[in-house]
Amino acid sequence: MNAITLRKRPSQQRSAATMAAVLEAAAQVLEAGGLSAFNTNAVAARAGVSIGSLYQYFPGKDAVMAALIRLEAARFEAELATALEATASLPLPQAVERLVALAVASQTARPNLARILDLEERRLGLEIEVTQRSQTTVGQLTQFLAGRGVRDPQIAAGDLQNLVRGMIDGALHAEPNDLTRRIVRAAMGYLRG
Amino acid sequence: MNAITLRKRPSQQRSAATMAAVLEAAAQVLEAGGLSAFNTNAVAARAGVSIGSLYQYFPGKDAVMAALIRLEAARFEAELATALEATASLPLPQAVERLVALAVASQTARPNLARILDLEERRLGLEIEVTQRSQTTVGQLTQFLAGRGVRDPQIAAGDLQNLVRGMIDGALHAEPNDLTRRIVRAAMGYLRG
Amino acid sequence: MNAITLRKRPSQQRSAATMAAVLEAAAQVLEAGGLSAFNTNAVAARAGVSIGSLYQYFPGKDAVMAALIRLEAARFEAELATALEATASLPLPQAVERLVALAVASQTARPNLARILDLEERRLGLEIEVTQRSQTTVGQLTQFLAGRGVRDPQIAAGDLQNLVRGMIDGALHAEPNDLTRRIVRAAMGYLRG
Amino acid sequence: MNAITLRKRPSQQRSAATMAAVLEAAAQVLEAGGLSAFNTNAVAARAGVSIGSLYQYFPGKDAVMAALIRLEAARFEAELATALEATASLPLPQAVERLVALAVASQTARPNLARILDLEERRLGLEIEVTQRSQTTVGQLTQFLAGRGVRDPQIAAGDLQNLVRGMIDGALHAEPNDLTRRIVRAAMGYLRG
DNA sequence: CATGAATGAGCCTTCATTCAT
DNA sequence: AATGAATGAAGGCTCATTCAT
Repeated sequence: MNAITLRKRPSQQRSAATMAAVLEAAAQVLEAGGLSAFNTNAVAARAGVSIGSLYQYFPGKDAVMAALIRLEAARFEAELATALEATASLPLPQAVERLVALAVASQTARPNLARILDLEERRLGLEIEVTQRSQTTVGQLTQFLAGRGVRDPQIAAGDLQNLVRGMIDGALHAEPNDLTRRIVRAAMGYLRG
Repeated sequence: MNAITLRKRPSQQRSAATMAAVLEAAAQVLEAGGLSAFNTNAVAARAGVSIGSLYQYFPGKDAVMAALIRLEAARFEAELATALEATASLPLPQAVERLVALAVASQTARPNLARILDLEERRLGLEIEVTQRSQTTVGQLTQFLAGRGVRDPQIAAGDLQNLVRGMIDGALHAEPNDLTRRIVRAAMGYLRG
Repeated sequence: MNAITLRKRPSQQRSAATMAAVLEAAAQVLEAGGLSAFNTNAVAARAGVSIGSLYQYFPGKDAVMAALIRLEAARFEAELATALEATASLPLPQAVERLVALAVASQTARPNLARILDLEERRLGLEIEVTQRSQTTVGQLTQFLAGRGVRDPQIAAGDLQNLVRGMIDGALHAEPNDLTRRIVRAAMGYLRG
Repeated sequence: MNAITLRKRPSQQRSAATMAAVLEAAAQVLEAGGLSAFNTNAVAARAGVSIGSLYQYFPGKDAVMAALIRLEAARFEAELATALEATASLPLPQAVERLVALAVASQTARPNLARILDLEERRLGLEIEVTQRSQTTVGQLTQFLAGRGVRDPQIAAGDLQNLVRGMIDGALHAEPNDLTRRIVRAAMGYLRG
């Protein structure tokens, strides 16, 4: 079986702890060694878990990858939801700045990881799944933009996400100074059309 | 040796043809099957060349990757140079539109390839090499922007490149309609900042 | 990694059995087919073990070679220790004869193996390690000779070992008759100098 | 064809020069890098000859090896013949010393080469050929010993050759001081029985 | 359930040899 | 003859996955 879904719901506490350890180990391996270092033995070892246990919870390598992608997406969406609430009464430029700062902080923490997960998300065909779930980065942004009167809010949400991601990703190794402000400039320019 | 440079400069005609065939095959393999399908046997087979011949010219798998990255970069830079000349007398918005259209066309041709080469460029540590060469995408853009009176033209060039790349990359699978115009909006917004 | 040391100490019984099988197979392959037949696939196959298992214990081909060299050295040193005890009360000529007979028997069992291991010991840079360990062929001989009042016992021990090895090695295919006595003659001549 | 004999007699001068260059290159490669560095491409390159030319003169890799073995044997036999003449009127101990010194000098020049050629001589089954030719190291020694009244001169010649070779080979990296004298001691001891 | 030894397909790379030029 | 590009069998090694304990 080469499925991507989990083998079992983690019903017990120990199970959940093991799964979490595996996923954190996977993130560390990817951040430190890139895709080529990502193998089930290394992940299990770093998680302090036997390779057999890893396969108890994940049907295969790709399932670990997929679970990590979903976990990171969920984390970011939670942060985004919080930020959006705190943003409700701000004028658009300040609101955008806040959201951009959140994105910068998120990608800065583990830049390699973010890049790799993007690529793998596409390879595994998870984009649509992730994109279309109701509670989604794009979904949240779409509502935010619609509430501010932006036209074509869904397209705008996607474009802004891509614009932001691209600028962060590229600038992280080159000119991280003032990055948020540069991104806000582009984003506001886009929105004002 | 795990070097990344070529093993020999192709002196005879046959040599050059073999090398070109290998690189084109590498591009096709990456576009069609992704990173995981990229192996020296597959590349040699698709190139219609024996595995031994591949290793006559490339000291290893990564060297093929690096050569492909350099080739694609050179191609794009050549196209960019042409476009920049044709752009000399246009007002900024039209000039930007033209350049963006070029970038969109370039990435649209082989979207997976472009994404993978980006990632691999980082893994192989070629970004710096590519970025600092005088004949470089960023270098050309920097001069263009400086000529138009843009402040911090080097930073702006990098930001625009990343912005454009990110938006194209993300939109290609989702909303390719009108993409160039959307990107121009963001770019001009950034420039007017 | 191209290390020469073991990857893991065999903890379970199965592990130890696998390692032993690999080393015995390596000896057989070398004796039967020479250096050119010595490859990891052949060794694993003859050991009745998968190639993956071989690499669980040995980080590479050379590590198998090194382990075999150490094993054979340890075996011979154990035999030598026993013989030296049994020799304590004998006059020198008889003692020497006994030791020479031991060496002849040892090399006769697998003459090709002994020759190849000698060469490989040098290639892998193990001579020094082997020579300077306290429990060592040369070390034991040195003590034996010193106890018999021989001058420069360390040099003498080395010379005798080489003399004996050379004569056995060369004579095995030509004139094995009476070999021990011929060697004793040379050795006693050297000692009486 | 996997023959070991030469493909053609070097009739012209250039041919002979090419063959000599290949054999000298082979010796250098073996001395510097050992058996594992000995491959036809490396030998041809070091000889400054194309790989095609190498195969013009030698039917295969083993044939190069065999030719080198024969060449080195012939060299040593020539030196030995000269030394034996100069030795005719000397008393035995001085004669032996002279011959031993010759052997030491010969093996000292390229110790790794000598060792490897020994091993390869056996693998290729050349010992008998080399040993039984009338003009041979052992043959010359046999006559020398017979002339001095030694019993079983053929066996003694072989034993002495092996004894000497073993002692030199082993001592070269350890205690080369005074080596000739130590060997003479063993050899004279053997001869006096 | 947990463990980790074992498996073997698959990929990277070398090098002896051939042959078109 | 000389050249060196091309070939492909062979061998080193990894790692996803299974399964006996």
